[in-house]
Amino acid sequence: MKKTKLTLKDVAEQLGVSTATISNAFNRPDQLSKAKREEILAQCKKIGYSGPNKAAQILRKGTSNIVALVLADSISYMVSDPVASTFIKGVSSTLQENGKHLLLYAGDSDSILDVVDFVDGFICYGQPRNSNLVTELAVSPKPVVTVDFDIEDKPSINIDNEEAAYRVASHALNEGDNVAIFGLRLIDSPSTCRIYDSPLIDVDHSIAHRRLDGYLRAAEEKNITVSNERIWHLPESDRHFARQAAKEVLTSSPRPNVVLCMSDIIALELLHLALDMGIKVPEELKITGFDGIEEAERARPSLTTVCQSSAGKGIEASKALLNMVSTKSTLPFELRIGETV
Amino acid sequence: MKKTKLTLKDVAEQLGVSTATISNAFNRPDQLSKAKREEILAQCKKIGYSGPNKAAQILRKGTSNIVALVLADSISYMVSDPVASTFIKGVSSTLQENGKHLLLYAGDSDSILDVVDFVDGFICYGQPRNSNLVTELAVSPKPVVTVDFDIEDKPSINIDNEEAAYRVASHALNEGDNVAIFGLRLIDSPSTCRIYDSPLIDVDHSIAHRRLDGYLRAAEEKNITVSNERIWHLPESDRHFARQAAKEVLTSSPRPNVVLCMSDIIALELLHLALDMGIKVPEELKITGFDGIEEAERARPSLTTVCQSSAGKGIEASKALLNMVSTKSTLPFELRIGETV
DNA sequence: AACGTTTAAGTTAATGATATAGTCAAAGGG
DNA sequence: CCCTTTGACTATATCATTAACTTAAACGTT
Repeated sequence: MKKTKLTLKDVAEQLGVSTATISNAFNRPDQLSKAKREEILAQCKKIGYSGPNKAAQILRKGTSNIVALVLADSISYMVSDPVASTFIKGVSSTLQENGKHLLLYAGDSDSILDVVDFVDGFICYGQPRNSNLVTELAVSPKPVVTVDFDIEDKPSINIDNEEAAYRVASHALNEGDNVAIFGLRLIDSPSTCRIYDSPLIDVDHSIAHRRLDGYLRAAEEKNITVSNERIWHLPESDRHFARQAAKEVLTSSPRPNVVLCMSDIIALELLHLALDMGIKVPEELKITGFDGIEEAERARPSLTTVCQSSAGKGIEASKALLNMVSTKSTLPFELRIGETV
Repeated sequence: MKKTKLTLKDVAEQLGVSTATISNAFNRPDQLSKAKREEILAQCKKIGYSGPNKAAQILRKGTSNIVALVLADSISYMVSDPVASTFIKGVSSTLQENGKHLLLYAGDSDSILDVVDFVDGFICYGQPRNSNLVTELAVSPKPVVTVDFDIEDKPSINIDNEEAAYRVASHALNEGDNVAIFGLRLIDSPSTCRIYDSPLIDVDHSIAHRRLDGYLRAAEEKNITVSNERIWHLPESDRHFARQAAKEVLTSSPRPNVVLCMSDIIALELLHLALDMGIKVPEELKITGFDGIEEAERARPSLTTVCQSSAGKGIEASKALLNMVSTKSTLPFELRIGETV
């Protein structure tokens, strides 16, 4: 870049003008004559000065063009999960179009304090496990946009999870009445288990609970009761957790003929295990997913699920942050009828 | 965080000590008495001062704990590619362990100038399409570690691509002699095509060309000639590009009985298309991949490929950057014999 | 009490830029 | 000819902190 680091001051001295003029040449063209500006820029190029130091700009201007993406789970997990990574795509492309940089911030950190001073804002994807983070975001002096969960008074991007879950469940429950549910993060446990009487976490805000509400409303409407022994908790939308739950549910007796899954990943794992065990889908077992990932469409039989645009969420969240619109926005979803019901 | 933004100065005035003392209380415990330090910290907590402003620290200290990960392709692409995203995992977990933040930087930007002033260093994954970026990285005042390509005098993390390609090709060419190659980024074209007489790009540095060298060495050793009409160029390791190349190669005449692929993703797409067309693998067609992704192992028939640890690369690259070791390091690879040869 | 040595705390001057208020000359209007 | 306006640029304060220095007190020794 530069051998001996040049500063605005050095340049100003060399060119015999004030530092303000150099600064203006780079940032506020209207503050000096065109001729002078071009002369200055040409000279800067010649002596190898590539423009004002960004670190100093951040301090002085109070903005950095850096947006922190706070991920509910670890970065590792989010990058490989198809839904989350599609979301990240949407965010990154939108930010890039607007000249912003993307800082990935793991949700398992316990504080935003070490970045809040210099980032321009936060996009928070999913509810962080660490509630301290939520508290901090709630009072952050920098703009915050949440996705798939809410913080009071902050703009958020969501679909109507309750309604979506209700719709897909209603469809499935036309064909079966013995129901199990594969839920995500319903209770506070690091491993797969049935919820029994464990207290549900954070009932109001989490999308998982909105979906559960939707499922149960559909069941109730059809006079089907779902006991807590029939509701599984999975700590993450992960193939391995799903496999264990799938084993349990498929060997339980009486075996359910409908399983409502809160993500496509876990629905597909159940589907595969069922087929391996020789269980006919959808004849003996109906399965619904959630998300609408590509793999769900390619599967045979294809998965009945709720499609939502993860990339769209990323784009909307970014736009919301950049324009600082302060409204909650609810994106559309779509029921995709596949062959598993 | 704080209603009216408190500064070191405000706090110092309130507590009746100098700003330096407050600063020392936070950063250099040895510079003041234990009692005073604890009193100061307690007071700060009480009045809601959460520590020195990071933006000011970045300017003053010249370090930010932010590491930029420069991705050869767009962020969007890298996040969904299993090899690249595994690499990102390795990087992010290592950085996090060391208290560093991760800034994703798209390789299709044309300059690192807007971050070079404040990041602590760069990890560059794959050769950026934009050669200006490479030039800038080469003279960057901040440390740079490259992965899967080289910049003179900068530490780099690689496997021996030539040897790995040679090994997998040798294995495959024991069983077949009519060879086609699916290469990545061999020439400067945005779409899938055979290379014919197009000039190869950047022969010395790119891993694709090292691999091509290895393939050709193995062929030569067995007196098999591979004409340029039998070498496909794919602009990216992407299923759709692969599909097109696969169609071309499987309908070409005479049809090759060995296809050497520079990534598992494209090898798997070829495999699936071949099976769909009723071509027997490996009897009529042998396929080799590169990378060793999980899906390659799960496929039926399972893919013969070269395993390299993408996560390991990420970890090594991060460590190299953090310790600023300035040596090139070559990681091991492993031939995984599958059922496709 | 004079002396050298720690230790603790305060002062000052960077760090690299930008916004604001201000200077100064030329131009224009009456 | 005086007064205001405009354009082009400059001086200075500010941003929040830290490194390097300085000062002051404390302490044991002779």
